[in-house]
Amino acid sequence: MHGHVIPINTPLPLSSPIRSRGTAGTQTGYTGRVLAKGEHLYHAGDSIAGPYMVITGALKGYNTDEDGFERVMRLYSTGDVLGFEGLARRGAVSSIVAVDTAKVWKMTEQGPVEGGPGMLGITETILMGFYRELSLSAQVLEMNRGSAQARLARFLVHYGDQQAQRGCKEQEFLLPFGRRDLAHYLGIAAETLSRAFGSLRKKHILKMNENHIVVLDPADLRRIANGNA
Amino acid sequence: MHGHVIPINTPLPLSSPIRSRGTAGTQTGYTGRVLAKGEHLYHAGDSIAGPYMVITGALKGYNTDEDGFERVMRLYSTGDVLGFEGLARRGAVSSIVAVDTAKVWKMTEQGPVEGGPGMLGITETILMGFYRELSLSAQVLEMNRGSAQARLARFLVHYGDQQAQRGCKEQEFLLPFGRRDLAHYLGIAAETLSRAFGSLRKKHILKMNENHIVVLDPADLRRIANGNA
DNA sequence: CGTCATTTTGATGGAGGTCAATGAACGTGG
DNA sequence: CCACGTTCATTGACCTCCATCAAAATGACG
Repeated sequence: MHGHVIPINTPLPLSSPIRSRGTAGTQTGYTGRVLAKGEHLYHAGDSIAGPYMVITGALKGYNTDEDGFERVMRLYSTGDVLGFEGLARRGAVSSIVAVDTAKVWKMTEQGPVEGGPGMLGITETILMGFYRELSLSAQVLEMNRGSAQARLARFLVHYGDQQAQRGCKEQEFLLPFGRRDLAHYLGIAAETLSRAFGSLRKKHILKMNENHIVVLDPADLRRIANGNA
Repeated sequence: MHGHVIPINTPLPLSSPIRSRGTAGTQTGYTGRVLAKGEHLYHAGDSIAGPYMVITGALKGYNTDEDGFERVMRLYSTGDVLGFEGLARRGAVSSIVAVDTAKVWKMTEQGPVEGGPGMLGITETILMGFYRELSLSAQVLEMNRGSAQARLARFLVHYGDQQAQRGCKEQEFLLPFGRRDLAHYLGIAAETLSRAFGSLRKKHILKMNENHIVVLDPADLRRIANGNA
């Protein structure tokens, strides 16, 4: 339907910090895996080998409560890292499923190894990943605050920032997530999310066609994200 | 006001997994610290040395957003461990303040140390702590779901479970947290929390005096916690 | 006893959840 | 190529729940 599509979502360029580790001395390696839409990377409780990095596509992390209802905990996109729980030799915290065709790399640093009396060896990369994961959980909580509009705006701002970090356009992107998943992630109903989109569109803060989103007024978007209606 | 107080909140017995590590070979040690009510253990962004364990009392972890509003991220009680971020040599994620006179132990495993080419030494205890922290963030998110009653019920059920793990009464305890903090933690207004308490009391699911809570109908409490009004 | 903080209770309005209907996009088989 | 079913996004109408404002009640402390 669009005239011609602009390349606003690029695969991961795979630059500095990660690849540079794969040198002599450490047995770091990577194994690629492609998941079709709807395919699971692993389920909650599964024992997993180690962290994965998202190369292309998108995935969601979710948990199912006792009533069978699904709670979206995380949304992963290009460049995100997930699955650190594997290092603790315990079951995965959340289930991970591809919401779009996705390619991931397993980072096969074999997790902790014995490193002395009562000590385990672990790379600094992994440790940083843990830290990022903890910070992220704070962000996710923040998403579940304020009005529906504020939540959506906050998400879009964050997502734009991530886009920038990936070297992509900050104000224009294709959302790889469906409305239902996004709504669950934000802790609101899908219909409410739809209305929030409509409201932002009516205020000329963004325009959109399907999942192709263009932010017209970033300043206003940030203002709304901070709760100042 | 109570006739005579039952010892329902005991200090940590300091049993198996933690103390048993402090043997020859590792330089593990503990440093006690007592905080008055309102005193901070550390602030968000501070560089901290390592994890702490709560021996007695209670603390809250919170973040302040740009509007100056406070968001309660965690509530810590006897036996809980916090401050794992220190290991990554980065600033603390949240600020920690005592909501009641509290005693904590700093676990002075000196954080990561060199353990080989590109490797860092870390104890299994720490790794497990990270894992627990990640699982906890899932729980915290779950707290921000459903009706006010369901949130409160869920909190009480979880708190009772923790009490049991500490070897204390599961159905009777003294809440060390004020209403305001608890409400913020649950993502509801203090007044709504008060009403939720009142509602549970009226249904004879619990009785309470101040912060002394007795669960009369645990089964019903769990039912409500799962959203079945 | 007065002052202050905290909790409880009451009254009101609005945001958003729910149910329902419509519309758009896509695939499948005739 | 079209008819049909399916899935998903949008829009409308209704009504519940909770945030907010306000005030009274309770307790802590000097």
